[in-house]
Amino acid sequence: MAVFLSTYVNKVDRKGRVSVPASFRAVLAEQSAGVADGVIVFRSLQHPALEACSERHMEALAEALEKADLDDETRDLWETNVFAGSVLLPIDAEGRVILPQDLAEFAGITENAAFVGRNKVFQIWQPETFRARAEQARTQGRNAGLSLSSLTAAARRTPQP
Amino acid sequence: MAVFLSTYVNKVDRKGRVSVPASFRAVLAEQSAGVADGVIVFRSLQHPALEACSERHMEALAEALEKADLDDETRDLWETNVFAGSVLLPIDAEGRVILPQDLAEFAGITENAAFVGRNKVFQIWQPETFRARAEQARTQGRNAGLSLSSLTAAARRTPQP
DNA sequence: CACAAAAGCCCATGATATCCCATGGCAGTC
DNA sequence: GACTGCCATGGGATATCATGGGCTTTTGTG
Repeated sequence: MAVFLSTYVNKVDRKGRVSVPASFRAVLAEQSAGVADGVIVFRSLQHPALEACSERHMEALAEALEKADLDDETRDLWETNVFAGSVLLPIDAEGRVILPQDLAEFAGITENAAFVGRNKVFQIWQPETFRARAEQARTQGRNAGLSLSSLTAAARRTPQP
Repeated sequence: MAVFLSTYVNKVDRKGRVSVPASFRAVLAEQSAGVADGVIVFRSLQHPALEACSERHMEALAEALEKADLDDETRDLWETNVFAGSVLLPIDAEGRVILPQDLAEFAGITENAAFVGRNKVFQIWQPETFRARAEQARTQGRNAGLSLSSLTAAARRTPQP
């Protein structure tokens, strides 16, 4: 299993701890030489939600940023958004993380948190906010005529290097 | 953990001391044979803020400057701004530094200081000034359609030698 | 040479995160 | 249907970290 899949809603305890779903931890571990000791979390640019990925994924991002041909201002924006805005949350022995207050507030998370698999990354939402968003996404997807066959067709049109 | 990540706001006490975030000290230590005994600080060329890095990184920067293909004026600018304007601040046993008055004034730092991770270096800002900058960076990033995929795509377009 | 200010050093403290162990539910198994 | 694990959840003990204050040493200055 190499991608983050499904949605899980877990409780935030009074200390601010939340369990990262076991299957997500497995994916993180796979990308980090066996043990999932930490996860990178940052604010989504599009939604009132948090994005999360493995350290390795972040390293790849950092590398891409160094190599990318960007003007100074754009690079500065990236570095501010990516590095300054991210946190590395350690995962404890029970598989939990503590969401920093400012990030939890940004996503409106208090009692519960929804972990949403999104392929290479996952998101953390306030469950009710996510439910609304998911419903909207379904409608939009149907209207746009999304289907699995259209996706695989699109993939065939743009072969990978 | 090999990079400076996240943003931390710490207090400046009446003696002018500020704690360097523990995770930043860890990165500095990693680059300096175990112990973080000092940090290089100089004025940012783009912002009303301070740039900081390890001694080792500054040495690498100096080397890069020698090799770089720059005209005399640019080189001169670099040398006056960065090297002449740099200080090596000792880190005390509790992990704090004292910001020299002129540098603190340059960044407008009085009560609090924001330590901003930026991959290989970090910045020190007056927290409110940084908050404004971060917000601007978010907005511009969103408008410019900054996304993880667009970044990795940009990196692919400029392969390294 | 004396004195004041600044810088460095040591220790104290409260808040917070980290570690460790316990419990209960749910699923699959024998 | 009892048993066995995994997994989410909870709570208490301990370590870490940011912060603050006092005291000594250095520095710079009259």
